[in-house]
Amino acid sequence: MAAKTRLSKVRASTDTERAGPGTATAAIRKLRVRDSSLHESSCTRFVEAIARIRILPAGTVLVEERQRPGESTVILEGWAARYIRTARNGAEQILTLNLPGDFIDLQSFPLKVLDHGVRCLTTCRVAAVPHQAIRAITETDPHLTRVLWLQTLVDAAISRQRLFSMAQRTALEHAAHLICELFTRLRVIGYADEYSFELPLTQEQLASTIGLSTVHMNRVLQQLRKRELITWQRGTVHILKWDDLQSLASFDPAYLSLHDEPR
Amino acid sequence: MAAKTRLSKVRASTDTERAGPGTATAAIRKLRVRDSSLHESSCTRFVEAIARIRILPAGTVLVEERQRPGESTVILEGWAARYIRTARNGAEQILTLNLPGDFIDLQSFPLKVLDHGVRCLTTCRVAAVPHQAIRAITETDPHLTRVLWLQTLVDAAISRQRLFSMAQRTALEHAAHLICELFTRLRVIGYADEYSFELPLTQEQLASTIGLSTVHMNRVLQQLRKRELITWQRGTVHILKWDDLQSLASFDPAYLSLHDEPR
DNA sequence: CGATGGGTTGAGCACGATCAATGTAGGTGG
DNA sequence: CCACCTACATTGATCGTGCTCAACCCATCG
Repeated sequence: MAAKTRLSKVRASTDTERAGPGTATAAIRKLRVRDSSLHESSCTRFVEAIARIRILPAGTVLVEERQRPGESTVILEGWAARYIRTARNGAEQILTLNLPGDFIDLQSFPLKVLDHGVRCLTTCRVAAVPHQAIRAITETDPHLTRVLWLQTLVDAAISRQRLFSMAQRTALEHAAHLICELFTRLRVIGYADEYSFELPLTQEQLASTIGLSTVHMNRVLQQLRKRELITWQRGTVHILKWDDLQSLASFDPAYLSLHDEPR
Repeated sequence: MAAKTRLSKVRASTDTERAGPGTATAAIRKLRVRDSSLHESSCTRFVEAIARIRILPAGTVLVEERQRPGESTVILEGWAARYIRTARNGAEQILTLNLPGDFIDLQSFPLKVLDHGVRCLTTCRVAAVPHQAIRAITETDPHLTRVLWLQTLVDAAISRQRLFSMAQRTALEHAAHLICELFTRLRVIGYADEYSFELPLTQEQLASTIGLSTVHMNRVLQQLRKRELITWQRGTVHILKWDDLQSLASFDPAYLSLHDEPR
């Protein structure tokens, strides 16, 4: 299984390593997809801003709620999630899922204090970027700054879509939409095959993302399988009927700002 | 009623006027609240970026979905809302409410294409800021750029909170939370009295914001009144028991980033 | 082998949707 | 000044999606 391979490769690497070429591939790809006119030197500057790389086991809290981190984190490998803890039972509501290449808490640079936490959902290889370095970028590289700004806004757009899903889509449609979105985002960074991708989450985590109970999440997934829209076995999702899935979800990838454009 | 006064004052002004001192008070206040160290010259630069001011009647669409605006808009007076139109019946789901001082579609500057529309909910006095001018700011004024970036992220934080409300709070709690949030945001820009503020929306618009049916929204409001938490008469909301309302909603204003801090 | 974490199934319940009427206040024209 | 109209608020009745609780299954792993 590809997931296994990847993770073991990850584990094989040293626990702390120097940033080097290739380590931030997905992140650079994410920048370039949205603005290929971004100068090579800006990409280099971005990579050079990385202070250190760490491997973190699943479940690790990257940023605690209310914390005041002095650095932001780029996921190089693995999945993470932003969450808010609920007042009553302390359960975690997942706000957004974060994939390799995501500059997860870049937001903490302007915000200073975060209103939510970030947790690794799988083993993660992450790079730390000191706020000092980001600040320096804003002072000297307006173009890269705008692209980074853009990234945080795509994140916001994803939240808005989820908001819309919660309010207007049925559980089935919402689930279909999430799958469409994940597939599309993964494909951009080269993590999806023709019509399949690895989904290293439990149904419980998925439920928490969509805002469903675990039980109902399970039933919704059964529906998607019964309708022969997807299969999901051993951590891999296969999309059987992309068009039908997309139209069920009324998924339109425009909000992901995937078009290349001078920013 | 103060609302009436304000609106008639608005109507009395000319239809298109030059930007001048005092016209962007709320917007400047919003900048300064979060970073009082922002230099005077940056505020001036911000005001100078305003190209023209217009008065728009309630219902006007400021930005159409999928549009590619060449300028962004600051609300000087009035309420607006971001929305996404639903696929099935074409109804509008309100994503966020926007108040005086909000740089509503600043996001369209990095994003280029918006995934949602913006509509005036009341008569609005709005200022247009050409993207060209914003770009110039990013090239020459890193500090102001960071504060503008921050603004868009506060917007995102508000969406995240709404997302959380949808998933985890009951309709009653969600409504209470929205009232707490609006009160807090309005107070910052000087639009709320001790414990009251003008809410120039219909129950239907409120329902669309929270994602409820109009009927249920009405019942929820009745609950809030029956519990003697608020009153809402002739467009003015009075908060009777702030502490109780806040704890019912588990409202914590941290996500609004209202603390003053060098950014 | 039992323990554990995920996935699956069933039964009953509740929050909030929907449909349909009715109430009420402001605004307009005869 | 009243009759009417319109927009918004309110009420009642019924229905359905998704929650909760509780049990059971199954694979993996120590």
